[in-house]
Amino acid sequence: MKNLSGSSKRTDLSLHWQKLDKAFYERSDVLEIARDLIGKILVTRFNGVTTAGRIVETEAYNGVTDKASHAYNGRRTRRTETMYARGGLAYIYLCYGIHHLFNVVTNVENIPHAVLIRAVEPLIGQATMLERSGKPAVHPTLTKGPGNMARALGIFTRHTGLDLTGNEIFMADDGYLPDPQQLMSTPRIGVDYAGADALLPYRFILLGSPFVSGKK
DNA sequence: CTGACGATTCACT
DNA sequence: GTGAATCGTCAGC
Repeated sequence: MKNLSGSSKRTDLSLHWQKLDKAFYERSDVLEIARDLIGKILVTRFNGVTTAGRIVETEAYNGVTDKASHAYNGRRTRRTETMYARGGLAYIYLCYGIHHLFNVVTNVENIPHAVLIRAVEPLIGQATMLERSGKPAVHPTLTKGPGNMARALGIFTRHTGLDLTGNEIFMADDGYLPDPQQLMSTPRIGVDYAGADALLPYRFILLGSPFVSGKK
């Protein structure tokens, strides 16, 4: 599907994308879902204002056996309750008192798998993203890293539990396919407390994207 | 009720 | 490389 004829980028994109459905999120292999999400589009639409970006970095959290997961060992609290819902809901929590981290819940009810979306490349609504972030110009730090990304897209903890097949926050496929050579897995970021599980290759990135977090 | 701390980011040395 | 910011959550008393 060829498009991107100059300035009509926005229209072309919204005409051709297809919202990801429940079946996508309810699959049992969270690693596969995390990998498949690379190249998909994350969209927010609040009060008629749309912002969207192409996902370039994700991390899988593999349920009750994963020491890095909030649901490790079946841990079930008010905060993590959403992780135990059926796939396709947003799980958003506050990190370090400042950052709102956006995850998608996967698998069926009572299996608390999730994928953290860590970075996108801005596609739609850059001006809105700049307003929200208080930044003067588009720069990789606008949507690089989970805290920055959520801020630019206007995602807050109050959106936790939202159904991602709805119209406020959703993900979509516009036919873009990442170059398999650029799709890499690495250990996850910031989960040193997880011991051996911190070494698992559960992070997926689009190699070469300036929006992928971490050092160069 | 209390204290410790985090799936981070940024300013500063 | 180091440390501060900042607050909801959670375990423990």
